[in-house]
Amino acid sequence: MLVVPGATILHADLDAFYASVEQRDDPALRGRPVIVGGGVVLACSYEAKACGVRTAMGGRQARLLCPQAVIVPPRMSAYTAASRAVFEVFRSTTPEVEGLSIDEAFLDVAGLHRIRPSPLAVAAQLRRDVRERVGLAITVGVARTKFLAKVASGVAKPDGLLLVPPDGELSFLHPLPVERLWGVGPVTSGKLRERGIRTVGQVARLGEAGLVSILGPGAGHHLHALAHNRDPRRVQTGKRRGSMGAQSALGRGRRTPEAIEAVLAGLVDRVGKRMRKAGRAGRTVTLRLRFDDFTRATRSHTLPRPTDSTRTLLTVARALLRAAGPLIAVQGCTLVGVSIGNLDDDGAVQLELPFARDSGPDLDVALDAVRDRFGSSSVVRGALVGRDLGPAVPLLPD
DNA sequence: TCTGGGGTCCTAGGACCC
DNA sequence: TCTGGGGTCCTAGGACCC
Repeated sequence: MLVVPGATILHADLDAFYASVEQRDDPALRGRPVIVGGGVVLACSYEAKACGVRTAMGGRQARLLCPQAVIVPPRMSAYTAASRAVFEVFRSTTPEVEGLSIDEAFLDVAGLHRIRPSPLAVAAQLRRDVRERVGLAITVGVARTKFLAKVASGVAKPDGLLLVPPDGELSFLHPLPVERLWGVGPVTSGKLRERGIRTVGQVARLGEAGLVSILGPGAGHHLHALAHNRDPRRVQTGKRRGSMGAQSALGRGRRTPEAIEAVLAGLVDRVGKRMRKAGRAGRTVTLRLRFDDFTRATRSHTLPRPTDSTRTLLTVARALLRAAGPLIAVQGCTLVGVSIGNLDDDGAVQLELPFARDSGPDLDVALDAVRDRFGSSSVVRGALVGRDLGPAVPLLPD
């Protein structure tokens, strides 16, 4: 008998995350339309979505569409704390967790089949656990591939659970609009719709060559694979971000070069602090600019060695800004940002792992915990330090 | 409706090396 | 004197995601 790999990948996605945290923390907001953010909509509750309010919409338009909405300023620390609590629930379900953003993750529950009835049951329990332990609604899609699990959670929102059985994948996927494909945004969807292609099934029937001629080789191959539900990517634990940045919109009025440089210095300071706190260092400094007409430009410089020093980063960022001076003089500047890329592990994360003296098994458990958290490929270096152990002893060779 | 702040991945050309 | 193909790194831009 042919063994079909089961649907064991979960995509878990919190519903209207920021707005849900606000409704959780303030009972007066429950059941009412809530908009987080003033100038633009950062997030909105489903009651606000019902009026047509959308993420990234201008605040004025949102108020016109939904005058009864309660507008609250963002509380990033509350969202970060809620996210941590939810990821704790994820990791208590399975160690195979790949975070995608502050409010969503993939979980692979293939290894749990001996101790739990089914991935669907695991997903249902996960939803109950998040509801009980964190007080938030979460939607879970279950499928055989990451891509399909993500599509499933998108279809099941809000507060839903949807499993796509391995023998029903294409019949689920093909009627959906192309915009449901992960990676199809306004530009790609526009190109497809121009040619009358509206559903995933139509994309699949187009054939690879046809798709490549419309979208180019990269996007064409990618989309062709997705439309046929080919997605071999595994759930990857311990991924670390590749860049860290900060940016700030300056509004419409013209700024002097000195004023822009002052904003930039604040941004670099912010990023530098975050890098040092996270124990990361990077080599590529990218200056990001947006002009009066909303076009953008980037300027970057790569250092020979990684650094987390604010002073070094600022020197590079300033030089990039001055080089872009003539551009800014002509086009005006409405946004300035800086991001540090080529992040590597020069500033390794340092943890203290307490365990009983002379207890090798305890140490193994502690190291397993590190690998769970930072990925099985983590290189662990360390030292034994103790009250009466004398000088530090190398734990593992490099 | 004049559009935030944080990221990822891909493409393409040029420099440089073998 | 004229010349290939492959690989890596850097820079810049663009599409997309939440």
